[in-house]
Amino acid sequence: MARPRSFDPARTLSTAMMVFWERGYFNTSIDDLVAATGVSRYGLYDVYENKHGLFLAALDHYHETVFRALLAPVEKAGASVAEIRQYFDVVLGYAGKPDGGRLGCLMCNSASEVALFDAAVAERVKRFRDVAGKAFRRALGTAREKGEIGAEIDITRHADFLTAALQTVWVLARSGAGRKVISHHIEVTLSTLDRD
Amino acid sequence: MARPRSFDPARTLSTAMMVFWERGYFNTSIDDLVAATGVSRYGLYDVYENKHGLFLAALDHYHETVFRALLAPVEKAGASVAEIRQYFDVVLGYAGKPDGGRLGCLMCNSASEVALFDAAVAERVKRFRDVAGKAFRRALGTAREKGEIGAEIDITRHADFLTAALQTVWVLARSGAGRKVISHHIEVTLSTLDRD
DNA sequence: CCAATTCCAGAATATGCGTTCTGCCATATT
DNA sequence: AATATGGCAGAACGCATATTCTGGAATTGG
Repeated sequence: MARPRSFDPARTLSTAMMVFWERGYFNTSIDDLVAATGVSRYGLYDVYENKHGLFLAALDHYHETVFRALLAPVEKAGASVAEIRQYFDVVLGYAGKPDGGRLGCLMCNSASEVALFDAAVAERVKRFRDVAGKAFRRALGTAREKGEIGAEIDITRHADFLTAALQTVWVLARSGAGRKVISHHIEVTLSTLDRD
Repeated sequence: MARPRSFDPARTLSTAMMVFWERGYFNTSIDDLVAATGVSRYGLYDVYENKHGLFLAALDHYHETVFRALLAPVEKAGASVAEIRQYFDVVLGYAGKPDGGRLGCLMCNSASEVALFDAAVAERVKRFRDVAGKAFRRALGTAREKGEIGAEIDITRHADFLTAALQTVWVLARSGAGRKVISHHIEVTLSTLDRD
């Protein structure tokens, strides 16, 4: 008994995510979001309450789609060193393009820009890191069982290291570091998994 | 034959740097800067032209004081592995405090937040990385001469790696990662320098 | 102590922002 | 078709922002 929405909330959220991803939180205005999504202020406020709500929804969307899709191979049962390497290779594929990786990672960007002022954002950044860390721990555990990594490797320590190294790749990409610098970083990072 | 300035530009610049460091570029207003420095709009615009000019001056000030002071031991002639370790230890001292390292590094923050939109900022970020990379290359070269590191270490590659790892520590600190995660990252990073 | 000069505090301006409101329109049920 | 419901586009609002302007005060050279 009423007019239905004429925009697709999922598509809108995906577009809004891209805008925040590119421009950051403080540097994005509602007008930017209206222009990019084609959705009216009314629609955005009706669904997401306000700019902050839309941003949090965009962060969650990023986590569930972009991030989890990339991490999926590592989270798979039985994943070990090969999947970790593959993950970093895929990230290099994105981040290493001449201008392709210029967006970096929405979570990493938000960690620097917003988390300090915003507990809800800080919590999402933490969750993002926890999920990545857990996946790496599990994969390293499997690698240990398979005998792929040496006994001198402390799995928790190394999982934290890989999680942080991953963020670094995206930060380098966003700030214009060359492909060479990025691949150097990945090479040395992964070399820590080699058996002596 | 005229009234002299009643504020100290060096002190003002240092305070402005702190404000940008804490709040970021887009989230800092002129009023914030006026309030923090105690200097009038007139004074700020007279000396730095506008907000952007003041920000660039703050970045340069950061490079020449905070950053170079931290890097100095590594840049010293004869510096090698010990100085690199010392550097990371000092950074851990700052970044690892419960709330002490919550500012991160102004250059790293700006790399994510502003560099993408602002060539002048991007150039300063690049210079920051180049200077750090060069210092690490030199120290690794000395380490090689002294026989402290193995022949399998590619100095350029490793210098890029250390430069990136350094940024990571600050990013972790700003976004609320715990001291344990930060020290894990540093331990594994430095373990790549150990002889087999 | 005068005059020229420059600085200062805050008012003024113009724009941009996040958010709310309003008048109209599209739809689904009756 | 009539009507009730709720979506939509854009105007409107109030406040924050970056920058400029202004009236007067402070300081220095003469």
